[in-house]
Amino acid sequence: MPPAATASGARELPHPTRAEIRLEGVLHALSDPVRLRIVRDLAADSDALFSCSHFDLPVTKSTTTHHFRVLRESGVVRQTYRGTAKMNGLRRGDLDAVFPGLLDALLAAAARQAAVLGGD
Amino acid sequence: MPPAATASGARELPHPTRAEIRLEGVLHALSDPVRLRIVRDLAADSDALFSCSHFDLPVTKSTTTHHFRVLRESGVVRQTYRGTAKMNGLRRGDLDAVFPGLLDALLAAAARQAAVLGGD
DNA sequence: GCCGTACTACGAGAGCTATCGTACGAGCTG
DNA sequence: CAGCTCGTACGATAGCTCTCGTAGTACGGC
Repeated sequence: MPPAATASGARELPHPTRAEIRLEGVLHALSDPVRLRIVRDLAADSDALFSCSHFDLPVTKSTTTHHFRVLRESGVVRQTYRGTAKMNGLRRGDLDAVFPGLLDALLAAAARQAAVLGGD
Repeated sequence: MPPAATASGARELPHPTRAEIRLEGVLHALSDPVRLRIVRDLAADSDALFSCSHFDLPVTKSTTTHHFRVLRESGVVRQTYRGTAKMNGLRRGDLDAVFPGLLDALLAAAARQAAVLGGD
């Protein structure tokens, strides 16, 4: 019995503001291989939004939900409902504003490691 | 009764090679506030070596040992014995070689957050 | 040779995390 | 409306992590 979130037709999800984004939280979010891969996929098409099910992850749906929540609560991604699907977008603008250059450096590092390890 | 580590006069500690350094490990190491602070202090004087006891951390010696081990095993710092003291140095060259620009971006982000939050 | 200092090892507890399975709600599609 | 798909909530479990205290080891100085 949720009091007042069903009427709008678009359930709202809590996101941290720019000021609430913590470096430790971002690093922790990205220190998990599954989440790092999600972020890399999102960054490949930065303007696009992808549903959770678009990603082919080696975990179950429950675990996927968990990882997306960690990413959202750390301020890395923004999630919005679109019908039954939940669309995910990288918060590149916010991250660049709070930590200029960090996201690019992280993505470059991840790409470099993926290349060395033979990952995609 | 350690078989053969006492004779050299300088006990050796295991460190990951450049190729063994993993981005996830580095991010995980830096996602702890205590360790992030250690790295910031080390980076402030990048050429210098500091003993573990040089840092004024809000945890006990046991916990300090633990944190330095995490930093060493993730490849962020290099530890060498010098008498009874264990000297710690940032592995800036190795990190820059494996993930160019990452360390600077991380340090800049940490400095920015510390400034905003009023930390030193 | 003995003591103090610096760090480690071990044990231990509280809390978080990643993972899963099952059951459920929200919204299309027929 | 019925059913399907997408995602959530909850419970459970195993493993890790951060923290500590105590006991122990290595080294330098007296």
